[in-house]
Amino acid sequence: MRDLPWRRTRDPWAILVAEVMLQQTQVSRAETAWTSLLVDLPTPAAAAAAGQAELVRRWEGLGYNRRAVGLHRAAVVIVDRHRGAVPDDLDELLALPGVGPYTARAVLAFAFERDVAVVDTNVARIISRAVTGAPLSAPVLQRVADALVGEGDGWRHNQAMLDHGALVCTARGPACDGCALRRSCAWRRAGAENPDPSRTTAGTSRPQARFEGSVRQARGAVLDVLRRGPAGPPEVDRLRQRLGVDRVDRALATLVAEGLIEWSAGRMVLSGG
DNA sequence: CAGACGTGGGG
DNA sequence: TCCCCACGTCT
Repeated sequence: MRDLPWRRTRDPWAILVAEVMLQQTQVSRAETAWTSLLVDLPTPAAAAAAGQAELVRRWEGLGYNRRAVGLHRAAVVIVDRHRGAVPDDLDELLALPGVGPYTARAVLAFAFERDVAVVDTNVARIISRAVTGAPLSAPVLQRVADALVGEGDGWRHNQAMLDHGALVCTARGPACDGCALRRSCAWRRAGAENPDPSRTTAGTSRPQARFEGSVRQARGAVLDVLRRGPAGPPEVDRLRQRLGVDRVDRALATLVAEGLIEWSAGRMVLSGG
């Protein structure tokens, strides 16, 4: 099993932060930010009090900055409605902003050692290949995955599944030769020349629009500037020259709409600072 | 529900 | 240089 820092704790807040960071972000880029955030903001109360802008600043290098907004809002809800303690109930976790089926179950399994299946794209791939050999819908996938968790074994089982998907049963070029499931794998028994069932299974990643020239790129550039301080008209003009007026203005509009940034005394700033 | 949402690494 | 890849949640 990989030695990852968040695997050495059972602290629910530390695990919630790790799992939100790991949404759409590889392990290598999350480690430093996770360690540093928990040193300074070791509880939901500390994160709530620090303000949203502080969370967004700490999100540098992780991408999908809305997650920082969600995490701050989640911290506020945890303080206001759960006495500062991350809830250990599936529905309460799902009610937190930015927490979906994957993250909620990851907190249950890794912080509270509950026997639920954590289903991310890696696990979806393993199950559709090795267990059913056929594509699955999200609800069926979750049921099949839950049935594989042995009693009292949720923590270990889920960590093993995540590692196996990330390191062995990979999307392309799976390492079937050294795989522990090779004898029973449904896909392999059917003959690996058969279409890969994980390709059309719910929850596996899909291609996305080109990044170069996108609004997303401009959003990232805007936040890069604002993390370093407020941006007056000269800084905004510089961005417009570099990335195009239309694109920057759309980026600003969507960032304002999502509550990441705002105008304050004629300058753009991170919201909640 | 298809599309939006960032970043860094590798070929 | 560029293009492709990985990675969940929300609307």
